[in-house]
Amino acid sequence: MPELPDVEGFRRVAEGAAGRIVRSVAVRDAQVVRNAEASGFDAALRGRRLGHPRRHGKLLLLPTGSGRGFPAVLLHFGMTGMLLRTDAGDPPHPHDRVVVSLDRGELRYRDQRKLIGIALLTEQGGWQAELSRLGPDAAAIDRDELRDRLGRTRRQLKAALLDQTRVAGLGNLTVDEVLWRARLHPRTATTDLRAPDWRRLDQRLHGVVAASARAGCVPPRPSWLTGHRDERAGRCPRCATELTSGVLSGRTTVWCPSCQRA
DNA sequence: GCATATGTTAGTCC
DNA sequence: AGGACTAACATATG
Repeated sequence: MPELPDVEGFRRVAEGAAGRIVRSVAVRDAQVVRNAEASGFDAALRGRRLGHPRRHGKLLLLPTGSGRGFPAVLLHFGMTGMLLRTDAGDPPHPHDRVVVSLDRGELRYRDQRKLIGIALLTEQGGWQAELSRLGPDAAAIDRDELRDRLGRTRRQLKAALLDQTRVAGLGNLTVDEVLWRARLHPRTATTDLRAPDWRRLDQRLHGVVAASARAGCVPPRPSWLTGHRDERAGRCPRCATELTSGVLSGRTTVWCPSCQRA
């Protein structure tokens, strides 16, 4: 599930918990903890007040306190993670890996596959180190920067857009949606794009990201490519041509062979 | 058993 | 060196 739009939805969930006091942290499955002793979360966070969450790409930071914001919890949701606010005592779910009990309700990190996980950050440097590995956030990047970060080396457009060190936050669904709307074939070489291509790419990227972030997911609407990618012989919502799918960059990729010429 | 899954990364072969 | 592809991670579903 989690690409930038989904994580933006989780950020709003966490924003709803800003100002609450952490009563306890239960790490139900230590496998999701990336960098600390599982018991370190409770020790570091108990009694602290949650601050305003920050998102960059697919990363979400939950700071504490009103000052520097640390210690903080860094969350990555892999393919199946989510963050939800529940009432205290709501029935546990088997995939609840970490439960943060608050003075009102709970915050739960739920993740079926446990592909990435969470980390405890005790100082600003930890967050800076994470950010240094990522490109600018896809929601905030401008056209010149997009072109600069993607167009310097020859790569398949799909692979370049998925590369989090180039631009952070775009996932498999978002990229296919953006390329379909910009009428660009996913295998197009980044060095072959011309000015109007970059302009369309930038416009469509921001359109898709903004609408998806508002929805908290890449919405599977009938008018979007994403609404048809799982159909057996889905058709392009623009021209009704049967959609093509293939594997590119190791990911299932769907495009319209008529609208998106190689 | 096989294929698939909205992510990331290490290894291999150009 | 850099790009493309594969396998692997852990788990569930069809």
